[in-house]
Amino acid sequence: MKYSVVIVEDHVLLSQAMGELVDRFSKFKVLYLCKNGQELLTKFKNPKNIPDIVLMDINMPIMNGIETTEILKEKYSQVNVLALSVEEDDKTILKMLRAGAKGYLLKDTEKSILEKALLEVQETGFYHTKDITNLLLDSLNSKNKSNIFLKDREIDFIKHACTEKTYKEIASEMCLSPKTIEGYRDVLFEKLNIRNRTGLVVYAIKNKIYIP
Amino acid sequence: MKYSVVIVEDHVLLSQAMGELVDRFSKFKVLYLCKNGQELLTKFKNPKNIPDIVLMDINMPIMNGIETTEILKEKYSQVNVLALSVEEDDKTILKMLRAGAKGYLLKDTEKSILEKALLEVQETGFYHTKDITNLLLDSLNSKNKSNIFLKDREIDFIKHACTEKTYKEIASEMCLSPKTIEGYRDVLFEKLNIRNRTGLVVYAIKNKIYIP
DNA sequence: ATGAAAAAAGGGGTTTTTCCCTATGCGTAA
DNA sequence: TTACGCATAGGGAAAAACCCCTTTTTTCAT
Repeated sequence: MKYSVVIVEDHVLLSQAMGELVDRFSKFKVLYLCKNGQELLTKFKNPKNIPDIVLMDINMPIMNGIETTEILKEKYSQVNVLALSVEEDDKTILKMLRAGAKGYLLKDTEKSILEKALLEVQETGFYHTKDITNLLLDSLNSKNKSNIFLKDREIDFIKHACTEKTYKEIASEMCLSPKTIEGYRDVLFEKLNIRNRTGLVVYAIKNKIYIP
Repeated sequence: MKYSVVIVEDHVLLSQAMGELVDRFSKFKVLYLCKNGQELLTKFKNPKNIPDIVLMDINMPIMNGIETTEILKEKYSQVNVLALSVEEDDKTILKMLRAGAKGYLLKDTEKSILEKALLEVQETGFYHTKDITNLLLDSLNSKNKSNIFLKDREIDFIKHACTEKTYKEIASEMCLSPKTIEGYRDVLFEKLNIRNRTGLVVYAIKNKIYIP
């Protein structure tokens, strides 16, 4: 008896290629391919379409891998999610693991490793490389730089600060006194260890608070 | 006789999966896989390693697809390059085509299309979908927004402007008078239709002049 | 070599940003 | 109740950014 696998991945060629790869593994068979999380959940309405393992990409339109994994954890917890990274940063990986992924394959994974990972996820409930384990330890252990908590109002302000508006204009759009805005700004400069608006803009874009 | 294909792609899993896919096409066989352009050029030193077609990713470390394709056009013009997009914008596609790629496969390509594309590239010298053709027409036809030509010195300045340095500091780093720097800035504000440094930073990042 | 164009630099003024310090109202935990 | 934290907001001043317009220097084609 083979374990069933569903691949959720918006890149069609990669998806089909992965499909053929997995289908050749002796212990696995591909049930079907999906282009995004929404498609997957629709499929799941028929219990016959619920596989043992979901091989999940993260960057997808409509419903991304993180959201989808969260829903699977809630509603279909018997399904094991194995995340597949194309080009992700540490924060995204951590989000994906927190969402309930049982393993995370980086872009330098060999196909033999993929087979091993699928097997381990199915039989032991998890698979993690040293890289990922180290990342997890780092994130737990240290009061990681990213212990920076930004309040909603601050994030709001940052988004405005990435436009060409003056602080006065931002104040009026946020229905606050210009002096309050200056307060937000000063607090952020302090928190983020920056000296001027340019630094703030770069920070915002780097951390995906503002997407240009 | 089968046509030989080499896959240049830093994502190992995708590379291997694509390899198996191509190997199953009746008229093609995979010679070997490469992780980047440098590896490919090293391989090419032995003439036996020169294939009919190179299936080329763009985003790669060490030597990316565009640079590599340019070199192939010069030194190994008999080799046909078929570009494979994972997540690219119009400008990158155009650069790749200008570099000499004979075709460009978008992320929504089916495997049957891949086979067709490989065949057409080999037998007619090019393969382009409607999407790409339209893109080409657009770029030729219109005095596209991106008729904005930035001089080297301006680009230099923009990179500095994305840091937290003051204009005075930038001037001293570029060995120019602060007043000259102000001149650059004013010209750019005019050219790019922006009003302040924030706009400049966002423009720079959006257009990959400055990568945060 | 010379005149036009482009690059570099300056003068001077307004607006915005940045910085530091203080003050008020409001909820809530000791 | 008191006291503390927190969001909001203000005053004042120096620095930087922005804007317009002129001058000098360099470059380059004819």
